[in-house]
Amino acid sequence: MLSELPKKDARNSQKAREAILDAAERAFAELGFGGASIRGIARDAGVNQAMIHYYFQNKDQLYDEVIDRRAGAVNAQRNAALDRLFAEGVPTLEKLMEALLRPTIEMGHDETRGGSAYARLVVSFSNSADERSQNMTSQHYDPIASRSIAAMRKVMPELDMAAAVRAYLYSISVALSVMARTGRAARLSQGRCNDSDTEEIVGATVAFSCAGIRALAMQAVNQFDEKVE
Amino acid sequence: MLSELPKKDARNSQKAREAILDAAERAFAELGFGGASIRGIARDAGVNQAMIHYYFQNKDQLYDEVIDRRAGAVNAQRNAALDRLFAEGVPTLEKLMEALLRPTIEMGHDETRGGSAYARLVVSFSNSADERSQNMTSQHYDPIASRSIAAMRKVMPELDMAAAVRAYLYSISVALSVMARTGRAARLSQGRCNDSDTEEIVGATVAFSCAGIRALAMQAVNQFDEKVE
DNA sequence: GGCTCTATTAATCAAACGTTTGATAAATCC
DNA sequence: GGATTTATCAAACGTTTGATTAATAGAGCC
Repeated sequence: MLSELPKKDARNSQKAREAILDAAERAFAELGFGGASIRGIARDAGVNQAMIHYYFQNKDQLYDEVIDRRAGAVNAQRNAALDRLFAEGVPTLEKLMEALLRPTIEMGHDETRGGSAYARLVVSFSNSADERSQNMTSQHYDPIASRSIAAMRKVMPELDMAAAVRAYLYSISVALSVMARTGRAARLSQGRCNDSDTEEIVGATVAFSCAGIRALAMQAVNQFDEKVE
Repeated sequence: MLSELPKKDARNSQKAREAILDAAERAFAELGFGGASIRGIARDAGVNQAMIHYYFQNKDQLYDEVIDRRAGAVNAQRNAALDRLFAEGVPTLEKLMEALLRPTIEMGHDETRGGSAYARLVVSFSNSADERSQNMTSQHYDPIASRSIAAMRKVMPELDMAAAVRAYLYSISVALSVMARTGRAARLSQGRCNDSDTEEIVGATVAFSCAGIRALAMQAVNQFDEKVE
């Protein structure tokens, strides 16, 4: 008899922590930092309100841990892919961009594990200029961004620093927008544009980005020519 | 003698309305819908708190009017540019994309009139999946999107519907991200990437998008070939 | 079986929230 | 010039917010 009720031991405490993070992720994604409420998150996670302050001291730190959890996982994948790729010489631009964009896009399409909520969260703070968002971006994403930009310049030496940074940011913004999956593509195409076929989207995003990057590289070369002629 | 104080007549009331909209735009952009407060907006606008409910019934309607004001202006520009362009035959892809992206990017770079705050607001709600954001996007931006997509297919008949929708959404996401101007480009390039030279950015964005779109078109053609062979 | 540490609870706090109210000036109308 | 409309204000409404507290229940150790 007795309890299928939640136990009070340490094993359960990890469950509670994860449940809080999951609920917070959904809330922050849908309502923003200011719009999400600790009470709502607690209710959604099925825990007492005070537990959130017990595990995470305050709302700010909760927000930070939500982002850290996912950013750590994706960036580990991207770093590993870069290691693998450059271990056997200099890759093609296509291989490089797929290595950078695939983990991002796949996380956004992982509906079962809550990745799509996080996707919308990233899009939101990575395009915001308030201090909290800027901190999140620079802390969690600037390191991999710098490494990626350096990698792009190895693959395409014609890219000067400014063009490479632009190329990276443009590509990432495309990947993030397809991550967010707002359903707008389906609406605008009357259902003909499927935004949930991951492979199709990775293919389209990589093709779009690589062509765009090559165009930026040519622009850079042409500008240089103008100056010397 | 007496008052340099604000007058209570109708001429001043328009000033108050505009001041509220400007302050609300900044607040919504920085803090999100939930994070922005009527009190803060009133303080920032220099008006009594109740005035906001007097001119705009509630927070939701204020939000809507903030977006409507700017979206109306930009989309009028884009529609006019499309009219002009197609009046003299079918334009090049470059001309078309510049017509679509320039008004957007220029508004985001108009620091003096508050356009850059609106830019961040658009990026945020256009990538969100909550009901309020979806409504804003579909009401204010779906019509011009549909017209733009149709225009792209006239210029590049190889684009099927799905590819054209993707091409449009990818291009817009790039333009929006450069609009948002978070300062990240400067940070990642140690200042070598200037994100405030409007002409340079329009040029880079158009070049990147057009190359990407042509790549998507080629993908579509190749997939068709695979099916028939 | 008592002790200690971790996990959890309900109750409570001051502050801030969006919204409404009633009063009052000034401008407009007839 | 009296009536009406528009614009503005300070104050208050009830609710919700993030955070803290003191009490307690269970697990693991000796």
